[in-house]
Amino acid sequence: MADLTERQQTILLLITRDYIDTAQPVGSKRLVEHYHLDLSSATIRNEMAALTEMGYLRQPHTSAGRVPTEEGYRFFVGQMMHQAELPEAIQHTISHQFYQARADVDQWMALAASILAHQSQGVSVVTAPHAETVRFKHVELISTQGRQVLMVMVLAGGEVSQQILTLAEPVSQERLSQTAARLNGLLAGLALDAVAALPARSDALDQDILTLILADMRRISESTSGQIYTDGQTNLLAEPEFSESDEARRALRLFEERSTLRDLLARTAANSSVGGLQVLIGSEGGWEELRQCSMVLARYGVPGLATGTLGVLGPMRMSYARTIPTVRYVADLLSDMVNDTIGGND
Amino acid sequence: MADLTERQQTILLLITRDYIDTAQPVGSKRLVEHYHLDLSSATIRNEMAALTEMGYLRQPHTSAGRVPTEEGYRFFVGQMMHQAELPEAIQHTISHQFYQARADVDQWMALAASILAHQSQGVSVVTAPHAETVRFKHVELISTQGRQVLMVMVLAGGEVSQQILTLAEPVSQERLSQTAARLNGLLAGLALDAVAALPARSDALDQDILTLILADMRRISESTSGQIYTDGQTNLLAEPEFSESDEARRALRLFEERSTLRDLLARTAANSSVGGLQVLIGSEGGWEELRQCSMVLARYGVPGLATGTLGVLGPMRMSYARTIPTVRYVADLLSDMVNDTIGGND
DNA sequence: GATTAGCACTCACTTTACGCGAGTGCTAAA
DNA sequence: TTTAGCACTCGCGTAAAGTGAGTGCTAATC
Repeated sequence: MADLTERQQTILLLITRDYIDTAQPVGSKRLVEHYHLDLSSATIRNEMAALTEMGYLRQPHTSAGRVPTEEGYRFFVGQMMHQAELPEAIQHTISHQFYQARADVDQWMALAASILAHQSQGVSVVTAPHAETVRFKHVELISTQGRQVLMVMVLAGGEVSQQILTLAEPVSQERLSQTAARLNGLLAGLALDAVAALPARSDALDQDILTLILADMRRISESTSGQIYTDGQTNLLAEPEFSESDEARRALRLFEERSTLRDLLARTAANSSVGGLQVLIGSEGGWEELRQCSMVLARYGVPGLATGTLGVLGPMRMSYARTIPTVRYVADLLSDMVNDTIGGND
Repeated sequence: MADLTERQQTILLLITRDYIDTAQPVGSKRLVEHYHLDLSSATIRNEMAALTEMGYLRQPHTSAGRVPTEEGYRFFVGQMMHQAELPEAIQHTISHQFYQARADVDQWMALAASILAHQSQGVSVVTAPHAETVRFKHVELISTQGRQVLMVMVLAGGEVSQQILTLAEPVSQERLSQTAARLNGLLAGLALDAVAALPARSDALDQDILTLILADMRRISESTSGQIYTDGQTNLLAEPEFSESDEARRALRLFEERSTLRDLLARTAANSSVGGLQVLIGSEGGWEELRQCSMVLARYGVPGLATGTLGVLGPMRMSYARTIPTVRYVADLLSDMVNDTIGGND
């Protein structure tokens, strides 16, 4: 991968930008005319041949223009990463929407997914914040019918888990409330292993509930992420390179199957930190189904307390110039919201 | 729509079944050979001409076999409605899966959606149970950081709402708990309008929270359904009639936009009752985007307390024989679960 | 040495033509 | 009422020919 001359860089960037806009292979003539370069098409052709030789461009077929290779996109994204900033007007629109939904925690992720999908015209994915180390905060026991009890448990970091418990025998709401109060006092702020290390309770009901709480905390702890939200799946179908063939269908299938999606996010986001941004182009992610796609991913949240992943999947020729700053901006916003509301110690 | 002779009915049903299986227009010859009818193809042709005349069949073009019209499908479904029963083996598989997930309330709907999508090879949709009249059950206030409070409200029917409240000034967890306890005593079992009719509280914090509770109850009351879950979107793309053209994309877009989907479900499910089953074929639903599709919908839950909608969207030639009993079975199962866990009076 | 005009060449895409065959509707005989 | 026979229709697949955008190379020019 030899160094590129100034002119080669310009040409590569122009071709990439043009191809992203038009989805058509870019020819030498078009390049000269549209961007009024002070060169002839023949010169451009020579440079394009060089860029092709170096692996930044390729020809779909002999008599066609050039298209960026993965390497070409990578160069393009590398250039863009630093400069790209979201227009202020859009920033305002987005933050306004979040402001409106600030009260409804469950809406945050869906809203983020919606915004990302619309702005990027790709498929968005957002995971709810999830704590690396689960820490108990609060439990509530609500009698419903007979021996059935609805348990609502809140964890530090804001995760809420609802469970239906079936007790051995009916218990009054009053006793349930007392048990909940005792457990809240006992468990407040404890991490999973601290809860596990507690001695058995003398009260049978307390012990039963404690066991269930422990099991539930363990379940949550073992999951790699919070609930997953996606949006904009149909956007991918609108892209010309996917309209035919079932390439898009296979990619979407990956996103639909939550367990694989979770796996994908866990694997790729593991080595990125909050604030950082990761762009996976084509085969870079290692998923066969996504070799025609790119992903822009970011982690958000409060490290050590609760973090999540969000990002966009699009065709390899997605509008990085629009997607990258949007992902970054939304990640920052969500981080702030997580921090403001559940981030504090208490 | 004249009456059909026995023989015409048989032919119509066979053609419909064959077309559902093969996605190919059915010719007279094929019909005779595959189903060893004791008739010649010429006779069949005459009958097919009659059925076409009556509007049950149509020809995609002159030299092609016959395909059912909407009316044809409607007749087919009418015949099937009564007899169709889900094979016991499948019943067991499904109920087993639900049994495994019985504790996790938030998993029910996702599981139902997954099962429906897999069984029917269509796009499934499930709404969380939603009460027609919201009734207060329980509230919990959890201090998080500074003036931020996480409010978890449980409604009769099991709906849980999380909200972030921002108070005018910081309040201790202790005071929050006391307020919650007072409000729980005061509001237990009250419907929205009863809560609205309450006199103002003397305690300022109590009053503030009460106002917020009221607003939240109103918000929930005004929404036409609980959260919506879907699955199997890619199934639609696999269908041959959708592989080309963006017909499928437009239909999926409808499902992706939650507000329109909510609208669609509210409109179509309004006039059906729990236990009943509704099959909307083609343009019957009144949605232009779905004129090539059919929907099988059912309501589930406990009437008067909490109900939801579930169903499947598929191509018009979807496997009704498989979808209808599955939808019915899953609806019944969910109804049972809702009834068992949150259905009781308390 | 870099740039450019000129030109032959390649090859996907479109259009046109045409044969094939499945399927039909009609008629006349059984 | 059913059926054999037959002419007819028309979508579909294949082949052939034409079109044109775009290239790479060579030789002239700056």
